[in-house]
Amino acid sequence: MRWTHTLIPTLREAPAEAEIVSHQLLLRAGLVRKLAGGVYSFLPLGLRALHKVERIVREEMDRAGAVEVLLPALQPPEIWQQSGRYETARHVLYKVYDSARREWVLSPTAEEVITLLAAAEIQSYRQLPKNFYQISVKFRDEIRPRFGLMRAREFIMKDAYSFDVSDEAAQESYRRMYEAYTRIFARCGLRTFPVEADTGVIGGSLSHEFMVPAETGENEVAYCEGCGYAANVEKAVSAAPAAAPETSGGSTPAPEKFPTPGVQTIEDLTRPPYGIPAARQIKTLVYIVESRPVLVLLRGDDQLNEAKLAARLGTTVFRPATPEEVYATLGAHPGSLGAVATTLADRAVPVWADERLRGATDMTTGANEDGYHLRHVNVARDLRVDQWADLRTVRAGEPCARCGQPLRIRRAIEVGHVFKLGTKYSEKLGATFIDESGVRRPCVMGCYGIGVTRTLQAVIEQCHDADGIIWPVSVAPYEVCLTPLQVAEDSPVWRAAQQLYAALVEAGIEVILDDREERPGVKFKDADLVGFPFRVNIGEKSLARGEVEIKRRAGGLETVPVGQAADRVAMLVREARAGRGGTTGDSGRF
RNA sequence: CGGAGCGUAGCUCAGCUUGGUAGAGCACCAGCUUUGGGAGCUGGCCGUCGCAGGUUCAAAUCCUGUCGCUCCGACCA
Repeated sequence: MRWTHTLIPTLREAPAEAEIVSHQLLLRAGLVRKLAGGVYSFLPLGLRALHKVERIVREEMDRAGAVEVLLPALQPPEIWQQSGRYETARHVLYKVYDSARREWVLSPTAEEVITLLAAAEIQSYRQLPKNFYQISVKFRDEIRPRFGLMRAREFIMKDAYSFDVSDEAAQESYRRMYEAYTRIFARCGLRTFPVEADTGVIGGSLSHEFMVPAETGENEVAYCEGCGYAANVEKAVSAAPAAAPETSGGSTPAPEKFPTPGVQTIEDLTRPPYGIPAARQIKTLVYIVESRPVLVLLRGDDQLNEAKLAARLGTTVFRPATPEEVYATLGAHPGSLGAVATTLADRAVPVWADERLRGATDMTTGANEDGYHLRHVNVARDLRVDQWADLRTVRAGEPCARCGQPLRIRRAIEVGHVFKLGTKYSEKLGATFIDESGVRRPCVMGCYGIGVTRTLQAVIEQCHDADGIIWPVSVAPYEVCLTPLQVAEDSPVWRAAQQLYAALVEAGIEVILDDREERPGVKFKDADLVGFPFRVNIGEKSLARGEVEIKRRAGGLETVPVGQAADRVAMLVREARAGRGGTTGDSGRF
């Protein structure tokens, strides 16, 4: 390809709209252009890199035994109602209307379609297992599109769905996908780490996310360097001490009401004249769960983890109560709330409490009377708790639940997610089969996603320097950039470049020839910005010595005789292709 | 959905406070010079100042509304 033939609109300066480096480089290198917030056009180079990622995904999915299909993006809302997700996923569903005013849903994912397909086409255990995948455009009405391709309204996802006869068989399908994902990201030149994950609105029993460590990531991962434990903080647990230590010595006196005028927060009570440490307070939250109030109790210095709460409640349809709703529920306003049995009286509100409160004594909590709190509260004796659960968010430094070493927390980008779904969808949508003994049973499912466009940007986020992108060979838009410093038809430099170009194309190398009439500095800067793994400089001076330069974007320069240049470059490219993709990934642990 | 900031040339931005009819750098076009890390000189092109309404003799500038973009938040009572 000649540079002037394609379109590579590089930018010297980063557009103001781009905050993070990978987003800036996507735009500066001329890979994508924004049409609207969270909606992007792929330009020729961006599309080539995207196709490379897709090809790796296809090869590994095929190798793992999945078969490719293509499912509709335009879906009838009825199937979403059938699965129950028309409601639970309503905030991400784009809805469109045809000329007959009929509603359609733009697919954010395809469990419904594929499960209905399996329901229609799979009848016998003899047809199982099956694993279907597709690579297609997905639509999500994101609350807040961000960071270019990272969180977009329209994006490309690889989604796969496995159907098995039993839980054990489904476990094997899950394992195969897990391994395929590990290979896919490694081949893309990414260092990724599988971490335990929450299953969210998708549902299911077991789940891992594949994370790329990055300060700009939207997820937090808790991990242990001692034993290798790693989990999304939405899911992570620790061995934090279960109860605050006793401060009053022996047995605690009965709860005592005391005035706390103006106190609104945990922090207010930690200050004089009260001086009550947050760890000795009980935080009382009121949530509206499917239109009914629920109390959630935590230690004052702990944070509620809504993902854990959702998992325990079995629904994502909940929100914090408004101050008016709080008053209607407890007869007091936020700041004076509590769950001491005597102050709840006959109020029929379920109380959930975090495990860390179990057995705590001499605690302070609101009295359900504005401007008053209770001290000397003994959790086991005084509180009315209906459900105990792990509801808190772990914090860095807490001991690992497995080995006791301190947990660390790092931000990361989620590029892949695997779920063991069980029979949630197959039961609702009728994906059943007849087993060996003639019994009809629901298929046991798994689903597996890779954000293909996000993966591409994650590669840039991880592989760049001050000059631009440093593409791993496996996903580079072109493997080699030929940079002749003269392009006059009759110049020896141009003739040598053309010969080298022809020889490399003949050798099956993906090469772009910078045939622009630009000064050397401009060509070098652009090639570095776009990030081609290899650049061959052909200049008058070195050519006069019969030599050209081969420069690696990742670092390294060698001079070779012009006659050997094609063979040498082809060899270097093949070596790089055979490697893991350009960066050396350490494996296994976060 | 709440909060904040920003919309002026393809890109980065100035001008707005104090109203007087639009600028710089880069990019682009032409010419000359230059030619190994984003060249120099000369000339040129490019704008309904996001949109709509209002105030005014006069609006990029002041007011109102609206749309868009970006960031923060949308657990911590």
